[in-house]
Amino acid sequence: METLYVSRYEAIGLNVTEVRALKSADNASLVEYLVEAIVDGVMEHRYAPGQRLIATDLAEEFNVSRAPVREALHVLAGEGVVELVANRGARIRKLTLKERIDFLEFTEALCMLGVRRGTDRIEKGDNREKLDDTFVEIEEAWSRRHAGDFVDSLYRYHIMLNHISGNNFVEFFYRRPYIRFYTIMLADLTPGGHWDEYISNYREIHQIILTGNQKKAVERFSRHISWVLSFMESENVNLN
Amino acid sequence: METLYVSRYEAIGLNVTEVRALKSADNASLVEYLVEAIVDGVMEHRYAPGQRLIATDLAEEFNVSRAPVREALHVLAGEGVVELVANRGARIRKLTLKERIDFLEFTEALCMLGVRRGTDRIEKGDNREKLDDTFVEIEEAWSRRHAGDFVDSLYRYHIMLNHISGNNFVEFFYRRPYIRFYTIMLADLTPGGHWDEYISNYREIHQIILTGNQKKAVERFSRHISWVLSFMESENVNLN
DNA sequence: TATTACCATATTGCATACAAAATCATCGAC
DNA sequence: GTCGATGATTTTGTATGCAATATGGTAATA
Repeated sequence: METLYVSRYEAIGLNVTEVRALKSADNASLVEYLVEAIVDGVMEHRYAPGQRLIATDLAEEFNVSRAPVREALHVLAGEGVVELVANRGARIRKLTLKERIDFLEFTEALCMLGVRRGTDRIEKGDNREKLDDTFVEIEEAWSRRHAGDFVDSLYRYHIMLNHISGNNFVEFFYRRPYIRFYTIMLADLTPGGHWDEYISNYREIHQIILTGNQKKAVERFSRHISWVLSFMESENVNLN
Repeated sequence: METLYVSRYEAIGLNVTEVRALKSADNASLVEYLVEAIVDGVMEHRYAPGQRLIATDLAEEFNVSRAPVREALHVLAGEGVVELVANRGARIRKLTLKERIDFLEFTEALCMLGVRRGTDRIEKGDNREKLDDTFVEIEEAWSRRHAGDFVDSLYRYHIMLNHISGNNFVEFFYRRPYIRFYTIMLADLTPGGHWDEYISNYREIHQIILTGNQKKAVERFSRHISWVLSFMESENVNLN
């Protein structure tokens, strides 16, 4: 039964084992594979923001026909990762500074839910250990001053916190391609010395979460958000 | 130049004028049109949750080929409005009670950002009047006990608040098909007498927002979220 | 030189074609 | 009657084809 899929997948250069793994993993179709591949391409800076994506070329690159490529491009357009204009094809979206700042505000606001619910459940299972491990990765990336890894580990911290909180929608949301896309674009924000205060805030908040004191955690995170909003506001002055 | 599109659109029964309006409005392709049409179908309860969507049938219904239908279905699958399993086609997604509750938590948490930022900007332009008008619609729908209209007006209140707050990402997010889809599904929640307290909370919060007192608004909304979480928690006991 | 008109080429949008896979009804064994 | 096998039918996934449209370059004009 599995082997029947091979004919469709080997066109893109996957061998039988890989195809089986792919299929059993998530029942992925070529389209899902292409969506992943294109997003990965952006993550790895192989496709630059603003760059045009030509269906024919992608089809050739992945050794498939234009049909699944077009379907994938439509998915990504719905996601806001590419911009799709009728009869003019697709481009990787270019995010303005304003868009990236708005997104940062958005995720910070969302993280509050994780803080609220997460503190309630931090005692259960190995939640405390898992969350703490992820925070270590943040600290580690920060000590290396690696913007990409820093943003990435923060992203995983948020996911972990919301996973602990037990709200599946938040997790579903965080894993969407456009969230990954927006998140990676935050790495270019580099708002100078502000990150110093940013991570110091998170360090405090993380410690409070570990104690399981919801009231204190919410209060501290609320102050953090106010701070984010205020410095964003000032940062924003000289921009569109 | 415009007329050249006609041949593509008249297949789905649109006349030249309609096509021109459509095109000039948002440069929509057939796919975008189909996405809208299918989402509308769900909103109008023509397609029920769990119902299978057969590409061939949809193509016939809209008088187009399967290619754009499939592209639209992939967009909707990415959105989480339909469920797409390889070789098994698409179904309108069925949301569990848990999923709907998680979503409600999610939007409430998000609304906090609007409350925070909105109070800052409530004085500008005709923000106060527009927000108040939307709240009147909530009250009106509530007085008629019309679940659909109630949820819909609440949705528009959230959008309005976030529009005032000036965060474009939140607005972009709220207008996504899957958010509309999830929101409409909230109408079936009908958590008994709880809505009474829910709207009474919002009435208070709305009044505080109008005064522009950010600190008080945030504090009051924070209490509201705690209340939502707590009653959700108890409501949740006997369910998956 | 700068600007426009024009044509060749590239690319898109949608339709169609066909093999692979799932679904469904029928039948037979128990 | 229930269960499982078998084959016809339906439906999917992808490839290909073709007309509509955009793009880019060249030549003609001012």
